[in-house]
Amino acid sequence: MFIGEFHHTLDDKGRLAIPVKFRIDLAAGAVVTRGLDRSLFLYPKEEWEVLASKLAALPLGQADTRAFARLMLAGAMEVEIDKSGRVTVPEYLRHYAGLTKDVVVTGLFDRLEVWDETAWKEYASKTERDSNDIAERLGNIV
Amino acid sequence: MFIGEFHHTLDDKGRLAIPVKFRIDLAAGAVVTRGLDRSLFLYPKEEWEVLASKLAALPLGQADTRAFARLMLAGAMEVEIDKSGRVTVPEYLRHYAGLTKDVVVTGLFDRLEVWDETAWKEYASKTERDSNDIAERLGNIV
DNA sequence: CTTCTAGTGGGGACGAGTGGGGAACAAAGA
DNA sequence: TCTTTGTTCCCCACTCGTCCCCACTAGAAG
Repeated sequence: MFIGEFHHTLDDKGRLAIPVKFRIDLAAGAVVTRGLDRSLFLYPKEEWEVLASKLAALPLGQADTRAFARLMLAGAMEVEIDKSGRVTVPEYLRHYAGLTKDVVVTGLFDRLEVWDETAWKEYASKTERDSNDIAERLGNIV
Repeated sequence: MFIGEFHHTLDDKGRLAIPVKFRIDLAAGAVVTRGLDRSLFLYPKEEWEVLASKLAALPLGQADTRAFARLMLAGAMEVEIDKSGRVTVPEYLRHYAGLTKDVVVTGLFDRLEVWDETAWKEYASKTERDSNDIAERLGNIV
């Protein structure tokens, strides 16, 4: 299970260090792709394959699900973890997520997300303000 | 079962002593995460796993529940109790809860909460004033 | 008064994160 | 065909943070 928030930096070769505790789970291969809210999703290869087939199975009829599937499938790129625990993030994905230097890597159960640091801070503080309301609505679930 | 209120201090390495009576229940592993009202939640590992899978099961489609799940999952960090009964609270969580030196650890049945001392005092006195009203609203539950 | 333990503080070793140099390989031009 | 340029990958080196261990103090208990 991936959890936690890690503040790392991209070097000018576009390399990003993966937090140590996640490396074993990603050693067998990983896939980065465009995610929601201008973040990148990073899945272990197996998880990705499950997700990809689900996406492929989505009905062609609806424009929005089709767009969503396109976004994720077309954006996907397989990456490998190098000897010092880093992956190279393709330029077009860095551009999509607005990544420059300071990024945040977050663990979200079955995937990692990569955010530009300032974007993450904004998103987090905005969500904090709303969290009580959301928690109330979720009261019966959580 | 966790109950009680304990006043401890964070040292400048971010370490926090866990009250003795709680240590056995947390020895198998514990998880700290962002809580509500600018506090931190600290769960025994098993409790956490139940909660985490509930959060992970929330639909990706809705922006607000997605944000809430993100905040709690990404905020979470597994901690271990060291030889002298302390856990290290990650910097970003200390920042979130506004923890500096004096903190309050409270037991809330299935979890602990960690508060900045002044924030706790404010919250407690406010809640005391409102307690009659709250009690009336809870009348049918308790 | 003595002893033990909970809470606090700090020093030192190791490893994670980061940056950069250089080899290998591919593409482009002469 | 040979050379040059540029990109990618691999490896090494430095630094800062984290973890582990030990020491001290105050208060409780016998």
